Amino acid sequence: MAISEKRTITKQEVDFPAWYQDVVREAELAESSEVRGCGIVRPYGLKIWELIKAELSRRLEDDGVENVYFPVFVPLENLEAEKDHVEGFAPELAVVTHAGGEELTNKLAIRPTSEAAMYKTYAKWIQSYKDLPLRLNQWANVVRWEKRPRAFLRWSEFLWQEGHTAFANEDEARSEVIKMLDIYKDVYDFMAIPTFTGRKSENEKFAGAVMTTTVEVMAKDGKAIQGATSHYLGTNFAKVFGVNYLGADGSSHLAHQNSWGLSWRSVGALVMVHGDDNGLRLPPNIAPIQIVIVPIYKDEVSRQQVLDFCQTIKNKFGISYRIKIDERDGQTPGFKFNYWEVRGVPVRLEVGLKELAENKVTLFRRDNGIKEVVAVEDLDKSLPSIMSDIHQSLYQQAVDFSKKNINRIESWDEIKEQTGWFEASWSEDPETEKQLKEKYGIVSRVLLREKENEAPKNKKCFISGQEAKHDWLFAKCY
RNA sequence: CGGGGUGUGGCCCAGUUGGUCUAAGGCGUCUGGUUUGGGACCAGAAGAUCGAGAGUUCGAAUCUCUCCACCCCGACCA
Repeated sequence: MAISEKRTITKQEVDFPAWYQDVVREAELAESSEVRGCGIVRPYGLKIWELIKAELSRRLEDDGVENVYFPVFVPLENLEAEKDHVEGFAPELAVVTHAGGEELTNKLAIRPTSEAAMYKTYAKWIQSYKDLPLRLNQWANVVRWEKRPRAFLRWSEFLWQEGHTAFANEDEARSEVIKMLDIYKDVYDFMAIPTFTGRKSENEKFAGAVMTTTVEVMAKDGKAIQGATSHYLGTNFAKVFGVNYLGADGSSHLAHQNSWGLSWRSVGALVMVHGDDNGLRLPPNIAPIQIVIVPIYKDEVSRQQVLDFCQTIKNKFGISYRIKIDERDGQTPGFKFNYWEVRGVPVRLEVGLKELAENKVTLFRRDNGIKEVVAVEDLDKSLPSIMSDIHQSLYQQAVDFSKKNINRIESWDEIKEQTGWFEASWSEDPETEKQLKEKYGIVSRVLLREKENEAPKNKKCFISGQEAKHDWLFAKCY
């Protein structure tokens, strides 16, 4: 039977969003729930998130950030305190109007983000300059009733971490914004995902922020995914919630605040960056199973011999790697090969009587589909280099793809020919960005950090012809 | 919120000019057997208030009305 007849995953080139949904389902990452826009994340999908989380957690802890937890409910009036903030989030708020069998006089919003939930308390905690900096993080669920949900990338409820920090002055705050941006970049590197980091435009920045920085990722259909953000809030929230402190000079000052977050959207980005027509491809760092062993046998005697051999291998390497032996009876090897390929397991060891006799294994790499026979005693040495090679090759493929899909353009007329991202010299006038969005559904994604202090290649804005300020990246986005 | 679409066993879906529908088929599940190096095969079995309610009719998955839900494409966002 032809393989295509067995295919349950739409090809990427046929319909990318359908491909994405198919992979999310077939790899058992997640499925939709009874509640509109809310997903059920299955163990395999959640484990990937937990591995990303573990890496980020470690980085935050190393940097001296402490974890905290605030309630999921926020008094609605708190949210309404900051004008830009409420305007940004009001349309997507879920509000609790009844509880305990009664209508609530003071309505409670389910947090869409926690600035408004936390900063009143920060005001209490911060009295003196000696209380600064205050650097806290929470791992939490938040709810944003988005119009257009999409698995992992934009569910109504999602898991994330949100850091909320307060500093004595602008310089300290701003330097942390960049530090967090770098940590996010590193976490994406950990997932073998290349990123584009820098600043957001006025239109695209966080509601209530002075400046938003972003980690942008390119999906395999040429759209952009906002992978994480780090905001300088200035004193906007401090003014409203009274986050001020008594300085060494004896007078009161407003604290300068930041917030920064990364969500399980990163799991969606992972799928869209590395996945292929056969399903998921996971870099070893965040693969729930790094090595799957598929035993191949004929009868009860060989079954036991082969399984014993598999167990020996697992015992030997299970300390260094997350290994699973697929012991299921009744499934053919071919079925199991496909099963684990869809799930993106980076390395598969095929072990049968042939291998047993020679003390070897057949090693298959998910990233390139190549099989080779390796002696068991060589695995010690070769596995680490194979794993890092898989990581490298996935990263490089993504880098090559990104490069190929960013064009330089000079004029409005060239926009219609663009399928991926493009770079252009821009005036940064919000009105021109609105035109671009209306006409083409394209927005500015990021002003790369290295372009911040560079003169634009073209002196004139590609939209308005006004004076251009910088070279920005533009794209359609998820 | 605009546009489009769909609701039929766990999943995919046929049927929708009313009557052989006592609802077909495939996948999956279970039992037994044969198999097992790229998605195995045979035999048998279980499993459905046809999204909900009301109506028309001798008779409704099928027609009418009302409601509900979800999905997809757009504008918004981690």
